[in-house]
Amino acid sequence: MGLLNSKKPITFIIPMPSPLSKSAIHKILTGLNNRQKEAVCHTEGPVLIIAGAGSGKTRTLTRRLAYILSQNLVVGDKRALAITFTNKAAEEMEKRVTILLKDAGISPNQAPFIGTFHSFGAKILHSAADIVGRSRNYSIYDEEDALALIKRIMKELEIGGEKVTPAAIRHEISRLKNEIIEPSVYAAETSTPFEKAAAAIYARYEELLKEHNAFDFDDLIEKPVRIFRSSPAILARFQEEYPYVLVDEYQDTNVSQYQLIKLLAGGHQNICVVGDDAQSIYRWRGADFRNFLNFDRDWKDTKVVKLEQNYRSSKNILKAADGVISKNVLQKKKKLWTQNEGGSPVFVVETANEHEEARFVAGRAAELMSERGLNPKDIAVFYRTNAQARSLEEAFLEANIPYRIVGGVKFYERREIKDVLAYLRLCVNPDDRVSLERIINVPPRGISKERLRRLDYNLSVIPSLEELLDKLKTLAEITPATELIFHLVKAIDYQKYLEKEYLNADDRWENLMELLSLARGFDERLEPPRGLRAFLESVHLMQETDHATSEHRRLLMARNSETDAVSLMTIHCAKGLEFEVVFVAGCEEGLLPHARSLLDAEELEEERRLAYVAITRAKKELYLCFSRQRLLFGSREPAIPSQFIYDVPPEVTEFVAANKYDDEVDEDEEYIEY
DNA sequence: CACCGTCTTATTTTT
DNA sequence: TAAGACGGTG
Ligand SMILES: Nc1ncnc2c1ncn2[C@@H]1O[C@H](COP(=O)(O)OP(=O)(O)OP(=O)(O)O)[C@@H](O)[C@H]1O
Repeated sequence: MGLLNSKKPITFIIPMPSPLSKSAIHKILTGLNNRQKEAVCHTEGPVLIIAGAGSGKTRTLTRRLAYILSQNLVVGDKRALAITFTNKAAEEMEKRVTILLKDAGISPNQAPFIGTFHSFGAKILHSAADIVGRSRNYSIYDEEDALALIKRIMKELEIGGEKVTPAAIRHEISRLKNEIIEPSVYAAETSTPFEKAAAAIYARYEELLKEHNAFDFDDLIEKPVRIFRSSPAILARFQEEYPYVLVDEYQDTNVSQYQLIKLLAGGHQNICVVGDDAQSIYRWRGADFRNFLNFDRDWKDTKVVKLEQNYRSSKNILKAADGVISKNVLQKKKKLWTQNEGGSPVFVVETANEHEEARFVAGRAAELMSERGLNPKDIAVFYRTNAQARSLEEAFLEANIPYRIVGGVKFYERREIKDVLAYLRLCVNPDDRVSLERIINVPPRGISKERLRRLDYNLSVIPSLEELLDKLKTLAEITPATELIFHLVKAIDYQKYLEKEYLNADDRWENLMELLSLARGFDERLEPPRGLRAFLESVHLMQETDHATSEHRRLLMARNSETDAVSLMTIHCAKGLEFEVVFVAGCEEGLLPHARSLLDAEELEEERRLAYVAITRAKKELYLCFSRQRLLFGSREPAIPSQFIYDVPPEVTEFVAANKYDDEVDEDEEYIEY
């Protein structure tokens, strides 16, 4: 996201210099209340917008960005910076700002950088990777790559055991990077055997990443912070380049992100953050909403703006949300009111098992569409874990209702995609041994990973591969990515490999074709070696299933708006979105407060915030569903309703017993006891 | 070194 | 359930 619009102000070209007409500014400010306007126009100095769900935080931030651009505050080769939480949100903001400016008849001097922390970090590393011992051809390791590297190190160091699993180590390393603790510092303060093991692995891991000319995901933020700290000149350059900084969803920033912002905006102090501590749901990833609540301690003379009017939801939905969130101790209480009508009651739905639940959801969705004329895209179904998607998906298929699963298995994480990408990465970055290990036997070449390691990655025993890689490297310099992929796929006879290896070879081949069409977009804009590089980087930063980088926004936007479908996603994925009707599936103990959170009070509070986020996505109608039984990794387990359901004030709920589907509702059920 | 069967163990959540 | 780890065989 945003990575490419650095070279591509295209999105924002409106052929006309911009005299600042009053009406233009008026246009940018219409549809805002006074508090919101205040936040938009207070462009200089630190601003904190703290507000509950649906109060227009994102809208305000978007307008603020448009306003800053319209004021000609960003001139020369400077740019405004807007950090969003997901690529999807960046896409949305870019779209909105473009429209706002276009309507106001303004053409900004420079396109803003709108993207996630990670894409911004990658951008910094683009010009400063050498400070941390990488070249600009660096690879970005995803979770799987990082894990592969850790496994290798554990074998090498002969570390392992009961608690010392690769996943646990990975998590620990991630935590350390998020908190900007380097290996030596960590090593000095370890006590438990696990920590000692982690310290040794961490040190080696960093060493190897560097050797491989690679960064993992956490590095994309942690390393820039290190660079900023160690090189004032580079920091100054970036401070100057980005004189205005805006951050959305600030409550979910971790230490390294917080530090990055602190450094970046530390000079000019033109920093505006928005957030809601009640919606902080990424603690497990190192986020700490105290960063957010302490904002005005870190920044002198912060202007604090509180928004209290909710424009999204009905009164009943807000009451439900308030009932749930008010039980949290660790929070800043906020007022939230709405002029919207009371609306439908919040439906609490009981079903026999997850299939019945799914059938109920699909059935009701169909009704809403046929009887009330809702579009599929106005409806969303949320769940706590990805595993729950399956039964829902089956029901939607059966009912023949268009749906789409947002998130889930990411496009670029598919095997076939990763295989090809590994080859491509090797072309750009020959030191990338994780990629080499990955493709050494794709297709089978009779050399195991172990053997490759013993050979110290010397490929002379497989001249054919060596030749192929050399050829590809040469080609990469002069031919577009698309052609390179073509050549590769042919050379290794990948289609045949897929057919041999997988039952769904056709689907996988299709995915590859999709990858090709993604690559084509880059080829069209950039000359050979750069097109491939940009393509690789963007594909690794792009985490969503069906969203792409700015290169393909137009293409995908067209596709997305055509697919009018019910959205199925995890609650985490739903953050920041809104729908007319929301179903929350699996509101059960052990699932919505997830079993793993029950032991720890703070974790439980996070689950509650998760429930709050889910509830507050709904505009008009909300269904909280629970089943009596659920299939839990293999076996059928009895389930009881989520404690959060009991926190919804009874006067706004209506109980629906849907366990005997097609039958009439059982009004006499003992709903309060469940 | 590849293949196969068996066993295990994990399932939050994502950039 | 279902993917991965492990161990034994050819
Ligand atoms: N002043 C306003 N007048 C009318 N509608 C508004 C106003 N401000 C915001 N809205 C609408 O309210 C809804 C919520 O806005 P927005 O998504 O910006 O809120 P938010 O605070 O970011 O929400 P959340 O934190 O829950 O994601 C949107 O549909 C937006 O268009």
